[in-house]
Order: sequence, then C-alpha cells, then structure tokens
Amino acid sequence: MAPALNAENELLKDLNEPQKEAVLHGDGPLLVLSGAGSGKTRVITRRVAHLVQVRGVYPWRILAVTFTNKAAREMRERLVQLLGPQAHELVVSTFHSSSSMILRRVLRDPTVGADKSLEAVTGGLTPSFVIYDDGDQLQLVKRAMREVRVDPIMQPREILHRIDQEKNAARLPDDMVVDSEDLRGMVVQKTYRAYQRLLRAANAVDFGDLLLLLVALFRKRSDVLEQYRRRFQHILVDEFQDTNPVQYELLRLLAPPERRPNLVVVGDDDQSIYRWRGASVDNILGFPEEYVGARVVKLEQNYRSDQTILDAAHAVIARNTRRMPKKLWSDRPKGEHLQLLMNRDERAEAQDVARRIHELQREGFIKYSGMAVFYRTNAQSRVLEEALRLARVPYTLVSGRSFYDRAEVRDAAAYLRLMVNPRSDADLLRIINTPARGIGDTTVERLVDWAQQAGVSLYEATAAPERIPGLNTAAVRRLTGFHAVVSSLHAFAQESKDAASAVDQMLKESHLVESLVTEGSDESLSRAENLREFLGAAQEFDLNRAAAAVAAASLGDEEGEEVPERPPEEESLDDSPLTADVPPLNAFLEQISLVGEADAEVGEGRVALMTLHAAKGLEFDAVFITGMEDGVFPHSRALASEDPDGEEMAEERRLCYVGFTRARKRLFISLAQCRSLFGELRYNPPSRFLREVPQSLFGFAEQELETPVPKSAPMVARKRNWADEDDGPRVDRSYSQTSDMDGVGGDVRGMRVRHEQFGMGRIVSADGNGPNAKVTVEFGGGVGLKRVIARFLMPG
DNA sequence: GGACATATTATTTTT
DNA sequence: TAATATGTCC
Repeated sequence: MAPALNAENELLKDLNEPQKEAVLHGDGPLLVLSGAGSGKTRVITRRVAHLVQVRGVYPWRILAVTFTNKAAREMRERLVQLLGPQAHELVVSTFHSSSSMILRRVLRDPTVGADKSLEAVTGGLTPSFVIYDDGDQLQLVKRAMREVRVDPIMQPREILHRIDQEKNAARLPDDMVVDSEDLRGMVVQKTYRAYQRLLRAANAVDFGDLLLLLVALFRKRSDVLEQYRRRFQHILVDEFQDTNPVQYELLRLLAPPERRPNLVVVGDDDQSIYRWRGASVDNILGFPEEYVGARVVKLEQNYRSDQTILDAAHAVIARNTRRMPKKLWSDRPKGEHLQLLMNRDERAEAQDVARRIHELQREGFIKYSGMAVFYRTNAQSRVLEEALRLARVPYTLVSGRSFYDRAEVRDAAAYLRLMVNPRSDADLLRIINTPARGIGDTTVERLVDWAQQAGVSLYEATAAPERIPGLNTAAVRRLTGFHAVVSSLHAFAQESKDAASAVDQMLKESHLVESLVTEGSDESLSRAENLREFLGAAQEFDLNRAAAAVAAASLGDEEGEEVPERPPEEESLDDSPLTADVPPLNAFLEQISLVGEADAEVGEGRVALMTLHAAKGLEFDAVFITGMEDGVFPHSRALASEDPDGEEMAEERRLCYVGFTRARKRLFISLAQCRSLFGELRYNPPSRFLREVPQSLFGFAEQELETPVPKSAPMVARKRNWADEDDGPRVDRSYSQTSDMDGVGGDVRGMRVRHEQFGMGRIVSADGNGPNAKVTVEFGGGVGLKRVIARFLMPG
C-alpha cells in the first residue's frame, strides 16, 4: 500500500539503524536497552504510531505505560501530532493510573460483584473507592497500631515503609512470610492486617493496592484477565528499569511470557535509581530469561553529550559489576574539558557556582535556561539559592512542595473525597474540626471509640451522636451540625454533573475559604487564594474532559476512512475508553491524587536547581554537580551500609552517571573541603566517583582554581592536607575533635550536672556525639533516670 | 483550644 | 541548623 509506505518513511525519518529496528520490530517481546540520550522516547512514540498507521492496529488495543504523568502527557502530545485525534483512543498513562482505571472497571463487572469468593480479596471494595496517599496512610497505620495494641518496638513510619515494601513485592498481608522468631515481622503483619481492614472499611485503597488488588483479582478470575489480555495486544513500557515487582507481575499477567506477547520494554539498567522505593533492576536484567527469545536492541549512539562527558560518565558507571554491557558513543566533537571547582566550604562553593553561571551567560554561548545545578540532597539547595539570589542569577527550584501538598488544598481534597465517599474515616478525621467548629480531641476520641465498638464508620456515628456516652449537649449539637454538612455535600455530589460545581459547593458549605478570609492574616489570605486556584483547577478539568469527550465522539462519524473498520468477531470486545462513566468528581479526585503538581516549569530564562533524582530525563547545555564528596555523594548512608561496595553504592554510582549524562557541552564538578551538616562541621574527602574519572578529561587552568592544585593527582593526594592548611577555614572544631572520643568528650560518667527542669543529677552514661549527644542522668528529687540532650545540661 | 517549651530527627520522592 | 513532633500549661 503506497500511503502506508509513505507513512512508514515519514516515521523512520532521522532514525539510526537500531532505532529503526526497534520501531519496525514485528511480533513478540522486545527489550530496548537504551543508553542515556539515545532517543528512546522517540523510538516508543514512533513505534506506537507505526503500529497504528502502518500495521493497522486499533488504537484501543495499545497500552503505553510511562513512569511519570509528565512523561505520559508529553508522549500523548507527540502522538496527537503524529496520529491526529485517533491518538485519544490510545491508553498512554502510568502504571498507577491505568491500573486504577482497569480496577474500577473490573469491580463494576457484574460477574465480579456477584462473586462472593472475591470478597476475601477485595474486602468489599466498590468502584467508587477513593485513593489514600502517604499522609492518610500514616494516620491509618497509627490507628491500626492502637487497635491491635502491638508492642511499640517500631515507629509508624517504619511499619508503613514495610507495608509499602510488601505491597511492592506483590504480597497481600496473608501472603507475608513471617518466621516466628521475627518479632518485628510479626508486628508488621499484625498492623498490616488491621491497616487493610481500616482501608477497606473506608472504601479506600492506597497506591500499592491499586496494582496489588488488580493482580489479585486477575489471579482469581482468569476469565476477566483474558478480556484484558485480548484487549491489550500491544504493551509498551518506558523506564522499565524503574519498575517494581508488582508492576512486573501485572505485566506478566497481561502479557504472559509463554504466549510470546507483543511486549516492548525500554529502559537503561544504568539509570535505575529508585531501588529505595521498591524498583528492582533485576526486572530489566532478567527480562531476556523471563521472556525467552526476546529480541534485544541496544541504542548506544548518544545524541546529547560531547565525548569528554561521555568518557567521564563511562569511567564511573563501568565500575558497576551487574549491568548489561554497553558503551555510549557519539560522533560529536570531544568538546570542552570537564571543570573541577574546589572550595573551602559550601558557601564558597555556591558563590563559585553562581559566578561561573554568570560568566557562562555573559560569554553568550549558554543561556540561563540551558544551565542546571544538581545536588544530592535537598538540604544543599538553600546555600545555592542564597548565592544565586545575591549574584542576581534567575533560578527555579524544581520540585519542592507541590500545590497539592499544601495543607489547605489537602483539606479541600479531603472534603471532596468525603463527598464522594462519606465512609472515608481518614478524611473525616482530617477535616472534622477544619475550620474550627469546636469539636475537640476529647469529642473525637469518644466518637472514634464508639464507632469502633459499633463497627460503623465515623460518618455513620455522627448521624446520632446522642448515642455516644460521655458527650455533653454542646458536643452533640456540633457533631449533628457537622453531619448535616457532610450529608448535604454527599447528596450534592451524587447529583453534580461536573467537578467545578461540586468543588464550589463544598467550599461554600464547609466555610473553608470564609474562615481563612476572616482570619485575615497574609498567610491565610494566600491560603484562601490557593483554594480559589483549586476551584480553577476543577474548572479546567471539566473543560478538558468535555473536549476529550467531543474528540472521542467525533472520531466515529467524521471521515470514517481514518478509523479502521472493526472485524465482526471483535464485536464483543469492550473498546470503550477506560475512563468511561466515571463520575466527574471521582475522576477529578483521581487526577489530583495520581497527578502531583501540573508542571514543574523548568522556567524560561532561569537556571534550574534540582536534586540528582529530579534530573533524570532532562538535559542541559551546562551542568554543575555540587557536593562531590564522600559522605554527600555518595551519600553517607551508602558508605555506612554493611556492604560498602554493594547495591547501595551501585545505585549511587548510577545516580552519578545520570547526573553526568544530563550535560550536553559543559560539566562542572564541584566540591568543598568542609561543610556543615546538621549543625556539625564535616570534613569530607573528595568523592570516590571523582577519583574514578580520568584526570586527562579535566582542564586545569591555574587561574580558574580557587586554590592552586598540582596538575598531578589533583584529588586524592590533597585530601590529607586539607584539614591543616594555613588559610584553612575559621571554624569551631570542638565537635569534630570530640567526635572520636566516646560521645560527649571523654568519660563524663559520674559528673554532676544541673538541668533547667529536672534539677541536679549525676551522669550515668553517655551516647552519640555532636550537638545532639545524649546522656542518661540520675536526677534527685524523685525524678529518677532521664535521657536528656547533653547541651541542655549545666555543669553542677 | 492555643501558646509555649522541649524533644527529636534529619536521603533520594513518584504514584 | 532548622523543621517538625510532642508535651505542658493556662
């Protein structure tokens, strides 16, 4: 067919051989191993377009999964350019949001609803479930701990983390393997069970459940699974190296290896940097064994960075042992040398960075928007910001707290979820006294106790508060008033045809805006403003939704030639969009819980400041990597881990690789002799990663360095001298000097001390060092043993 | 219920 | 150091 050929040529334009191979790959599994900057996103998009335009695959049979919403949005936009309105029929989204769409749909399936045996899995979850985020989860864990009265040997945070890990590993509470010796494991499991009960009682799921439940349902109901296997005949996954075990399990269910499915996974094992939140590199490393006969295509030509930068990146990453061998190459010029910035402390470092940014801009080759400063931890950003502000360099801090993280917006979201689903206890607890309506801790506590006894949700308990023992008439009256608000909002939500009117109604009836305006402080007024913005977001959401509906509807009747005729035997296949008939308010809620902030505008004409993690997927002409010191980067935690050459260090190294390969032309690596960390002054040796970069890649122009550095052995050799340089920093070294002695500086046991509150006492033991060293003191006056912070003590 | 003091704790962060 | 959590008092 000639038109198809034309389309094909168009789609293969400017692609190199391996890229073409990936786009044109026929049927069966394919692993695209893509080095940094080798155009993988382009390959996925072109392949999707190819499937539709040339191979005539129906768009609704394609599932493209990305890692972030931002990536999904960008891919959708590109596909609309390539395919036109047809692209709206493709499912392009993250694992979580596609799972939630499928999960709602599965739960709506009448045969699933009728299947009582599934209740063990679903816990009675209905399709209108709400999604709980981290904060809600933590509240639930605390309540679960109270309920099951587990030994307080673990912090709620730690338990929650373990629960998340279990879910990431695709384990339901009952699948959890706990050996009877493992006390902590038992605590986790007990809490996990209670936590799941609370979650289900509120008709809620957490992020982990979104995937895990679908996996569990698919395992139980092969007929339902089969429907989705038939529907999604082509599955493409981006950033495969960052998938966790549940996600992989879901993929294996939808695209079982033995059927040689059309599963295309794209990723770079060298850029796997999310192990700490459950991602497993093994997924990508083991893919060829799991999907036997999978084709592997390597994209090794880099289009982004100059050779010098690639050489540096390669020198670092090559030290990792478990990786798929590949080496990036480029036909770009060698480029400029790397530059090493060495400074006294983090302030000098920041000033140096600011100065060089200014110079680069003045030279006129690189614009502010082409530059970025990376750091390992967020705490490092402050000094950098100060220096840039002082140097009048415009910058944007990428990430930071997002709009939906702000307290008032979260309150509003809690109200909305309660509107949809009044059983949501976590949301009710959040806003029962927001704005203040005189329902205090005691009242809430009695309410919670009673509801738990009666086995009803908190909302139901507020229906007739006079039943609750111990409440005075005022409390009863207030609870009744609160119930009236929620029930009226709930009724409104059932009727509302769009999200904005529901949000508007909620803001009025809850008095959220009103109370903030009444308060009248600058801060509360800006909060009120945020709430109006929230309403604006809902309006925008409605508009988009309407537009998408129009686009979808017009597809059918306009020119039919574009849309392939569906064969008769496919009639039974459900091809309706996955979002069909989700009520607008639910859909809006879904969006705000699954989508963080809209855009982290890497601003016009501004230097971007971000963590190395946030840098993934981006590129800049000039990149500054700061804090290149052992203990900062690699992070002290990796250095301290039981196996300092193990997975943790490997991940830091990959992070370094990611950082280096973001740079197109200039790479500046910066370190400081000392920096203060948690109020303590630390002397860190230069990063081991720095030492792994061949010296020849650096240009050491004397005048560019703060302190002259011998051309030979610029890094390691100087390490020892730093601490005793003549013009060294004027610093209070008392902490570092005491640090190797037993905690607080010599043996202090038996010393008499005085504490503001507890009076006189005698030190029994000491632990820790630095300003937060603690001592155990035996106080007189009936106070007894107390562990207090040493600096709050006076010698007595 | 809020103000104040005292204690605690410091990766990375998406969904 | 600095941001937050917890506890105590009125």
